[in-house]
Amino acid sequence: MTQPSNHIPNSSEHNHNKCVNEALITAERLCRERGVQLTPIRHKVLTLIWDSHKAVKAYELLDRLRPEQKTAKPATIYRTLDFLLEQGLIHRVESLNAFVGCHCSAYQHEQLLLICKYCEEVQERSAKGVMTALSHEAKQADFIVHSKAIEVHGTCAKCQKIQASQ
Amino acid sequence: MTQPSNHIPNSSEHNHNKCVNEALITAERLCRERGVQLTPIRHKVLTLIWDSHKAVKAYELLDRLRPEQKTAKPATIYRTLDFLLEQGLIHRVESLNAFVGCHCSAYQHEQLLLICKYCEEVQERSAKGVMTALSHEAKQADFIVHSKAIEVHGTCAKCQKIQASQ
DNA sequence: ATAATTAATGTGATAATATTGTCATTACCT
DNA sequence: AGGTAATGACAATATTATCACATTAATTAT
Repeated sequence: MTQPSNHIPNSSEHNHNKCVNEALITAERLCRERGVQLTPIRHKVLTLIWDSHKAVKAYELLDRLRPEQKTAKPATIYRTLDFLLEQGLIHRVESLNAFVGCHCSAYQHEQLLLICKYCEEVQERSAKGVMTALSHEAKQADFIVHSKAIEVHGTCAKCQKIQASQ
Repeated sequence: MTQPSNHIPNSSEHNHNKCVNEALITAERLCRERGVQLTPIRHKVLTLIWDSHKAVKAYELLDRLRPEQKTAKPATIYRTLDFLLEQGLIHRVESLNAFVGCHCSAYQHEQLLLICKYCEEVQERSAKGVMTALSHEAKQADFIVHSKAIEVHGTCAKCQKIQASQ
């Protein structure tokens, strides 16, 4: 198996169906391997999150889950999100209070998120250089790292082009 | 004036009164220079935020403001926080929905926040290496950066020592 | 197989965080 | 005096998140 490349949702060759299928197949495999249950609700929510590369909010998911899960309540969603986060199948975007599918769940790569303020799509980058620099900085501060949230807001390549052409 | 050093709230020589005074004097000067008003409420809220190096929540501030500002409402706090954020006098800690004083308001340094999960104190680091790596990564992705939130959760030096001695 | 255990979900209530809006009043600036 | 900025005094509402307890489903042990 090859290492994951940085994912560019907007690249012209991006086939979203393939993208989603791969993510779900990987999720299914990982859950099987780990002996945890990717139950129907969890599977459905993961699918809803993968519906686009935009970060999606909890209550937005709730609304979209309800048509086929009439009993869904906030707790339903938050529990499901907790599970998906624990399994590394999604990222929480702290600066948006929102969630986005993770491409790299099979790997331990820590990710950097590039968040476009126009199209709202979130791009993951493995960003080894950033992580190395960050580890170095933490070490200097004698700080033991447990988790990182590295979120960059700005304008993605696609939206730059759109703006340039207007 | 010298460049700001990375601030280590837990270092043994840390004198918090001095720390707060410096921050407030800097804030007063900056507001004067910029022609904006550090009104009594804004000054008070900034003082409350600087009360510790922990990130503090909006409604916590509201409770602490009320004894001497009976009329304070959520809008009061959020307006004030907006002002302090705009002026770069505080940071918003995205991953905690909370706020912390900024040491570097006089400089344009972008900061990295080290957040201890035990004592909850937040340490700022200017982290040039991280920022350089991040700019490089963004450039590679053809992404224009507007703002960054770099938040690292873990165990600070002081809490490591406490844990080791138990 | 069945009982016991653990995991997941249903359900209702509530807490915590944040935004918006209006209009009157007060403070500050020129 | 007139204009702008800030606050008071409401209020209302939106958004995000948690908790407790009952019930159901899945897994494990006997």
